[in-house]
Amino acid sequence: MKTPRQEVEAIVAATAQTLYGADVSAGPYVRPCPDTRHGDFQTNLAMVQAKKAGKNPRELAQQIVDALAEHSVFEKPEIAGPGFVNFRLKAGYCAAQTHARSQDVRLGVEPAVQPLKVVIDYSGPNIAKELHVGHLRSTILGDSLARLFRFLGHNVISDNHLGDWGTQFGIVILGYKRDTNKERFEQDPIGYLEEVYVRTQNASKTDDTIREAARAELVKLQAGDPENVALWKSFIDHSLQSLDRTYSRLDVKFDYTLGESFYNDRLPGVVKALLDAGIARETEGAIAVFSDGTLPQKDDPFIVTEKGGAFRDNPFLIRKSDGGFNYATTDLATLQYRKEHFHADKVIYVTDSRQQMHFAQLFATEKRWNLGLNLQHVWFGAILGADKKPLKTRDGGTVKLRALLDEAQERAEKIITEKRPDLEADKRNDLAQVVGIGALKYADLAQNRNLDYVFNWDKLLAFDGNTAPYLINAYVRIRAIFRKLGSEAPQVERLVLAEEAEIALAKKLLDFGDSLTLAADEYRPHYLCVYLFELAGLFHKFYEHCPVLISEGETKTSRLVLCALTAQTLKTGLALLGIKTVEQM
RNA sequence: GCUCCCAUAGCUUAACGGAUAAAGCAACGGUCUUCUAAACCGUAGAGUGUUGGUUCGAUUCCAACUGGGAGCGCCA
Repeated sequence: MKTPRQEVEAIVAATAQTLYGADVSAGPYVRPCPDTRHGDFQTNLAMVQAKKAGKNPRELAQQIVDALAEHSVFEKPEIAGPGFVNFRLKAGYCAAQTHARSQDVRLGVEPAVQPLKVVIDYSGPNIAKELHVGHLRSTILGDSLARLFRFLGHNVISDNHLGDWGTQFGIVILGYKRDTNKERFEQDPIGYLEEVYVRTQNASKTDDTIREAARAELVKLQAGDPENVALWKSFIDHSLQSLDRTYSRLDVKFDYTLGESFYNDRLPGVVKALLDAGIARETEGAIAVFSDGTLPQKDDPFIVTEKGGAFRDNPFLIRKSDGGFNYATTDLATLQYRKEHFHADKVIYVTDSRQQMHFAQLFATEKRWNLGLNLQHVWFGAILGADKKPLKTRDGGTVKLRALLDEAQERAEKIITEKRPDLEADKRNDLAQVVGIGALKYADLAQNRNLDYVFNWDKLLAFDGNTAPYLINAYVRIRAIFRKLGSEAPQVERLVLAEEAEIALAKKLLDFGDSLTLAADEYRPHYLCVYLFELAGLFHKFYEHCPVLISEGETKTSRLVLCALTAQTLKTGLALLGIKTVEQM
């Protein structure tokens, strides 16, 4: 079913066609009023058309209002300010729409008319490195986008593009062979491999024989040496199990885990194809994609402009001079595979901001290669320490994701123990898991992903304001009402909305679909967070002003339905953020 | 040197070219015999880094500048 915004949009668009025909400016015409005192929705069509035609905007606004006349969706529109036309939804329409949504498991959100095959590429850890705070954003942002697109009816494939190949494995294999503490590997494979890597890497800096030995191990691995291949496979197996434990705590799942090594066989073919197509060429022994001059200099990712307007090449290397392949080659092979095997329409990469140049080059290369994919780089800011400097990867100061989750749960449990000493320890533990992990995820998802993130325990776990605990609590309060009632909301023929708080809550409930499309269109789950926070706020207002259980007749049944729909909307919205709810807290 | 990103209240942030720039935290003052006070209500607090430009209208678009961050040929 249509959201009120879509409803008003369609009506205004039709009116614009009638009044202005081909001269009409492009939509969208309708947006929510920033201040509900003015109305629910507004259009600035009159001002835009007045500008085009050189007419008085208020006169055109009057024409529009006359053409709209009476309607079942909204009251008679009003003209305000420089030429806004404001719409206020009819209470009857709101009640009917709310009622309809309360009987729909999808809460009125229609699946996409043209579902797309969307591959979402996120998390992408290295199998020889622990998951750390730097993986948090990619993992939970990607997971949320996957849930969002799936709910909107798209055919989503989530793919964890593991770092399971590359020069580092020569070092890791060498280090592993020289080390005897194999129990440590069994217990904590990734932690162990990371230690071995760092130790061996450091040793190689001062000892050329170690560097040479590591190189020899890599060559053997690449040549298919059985011992090294078996070792490498066991690294992957053990690491995957370890990763899965953390993903499971985060409630993150992948449809596929196709690491870089999966594409090894395709790499020579990719380079050959690009050479044959004249997209890539040889340079200083390597092979790279250069500018073909078709893009404006300013937008060409294959050149760098120098002072005075001169420019130099900024090639996209797809084969190193030693014959080896790199990140770019693998990414191109991956795109080719996703096109051929998944028949992907769209591929979304969720990585940090530093990779913008890489993806600009990758996307431009894909375009010249004519794979016909819609590619999106959903990038996010850095994780910073208290000193506002990026947390470094290998200096021992990195916060491991596992430790972060542990502490989130511990801190949540401490707070729960203070607030609810009456609960059993088991129950507090379960609550701490949902609330602690939820708080951690929400703190990240609720803000604009493009901004840098200052890592701060108190902020991550604050239980005040716009947080997961606040939203979960709103849900819990509603569940408490139904527990006390002893049943779920009754089936009713219609809803009666009289109080201002009831109408405001109902209107917000109808906007759920708008918040989802906005979040999906911009790849920004924080729009959904804002919506849920506002919904929870309006629910609390309703909760204060409109007693449910002690009311009677249609007022009571209507309020119960409102409560039920609010609970379902909160639960569904939180689930799309990857956050669970609880029945009590 | 070049490119990209960021700059809004004491702090963290929001604002889909539009109306008197919106929240949370912190501060101050209220509200639990009434569906869970992890809540609610209220007060105070900014004119959006600077200078110009486009526009009926700019936090939003454009240009230059200042400050911070990131990136810039064989790492991923």
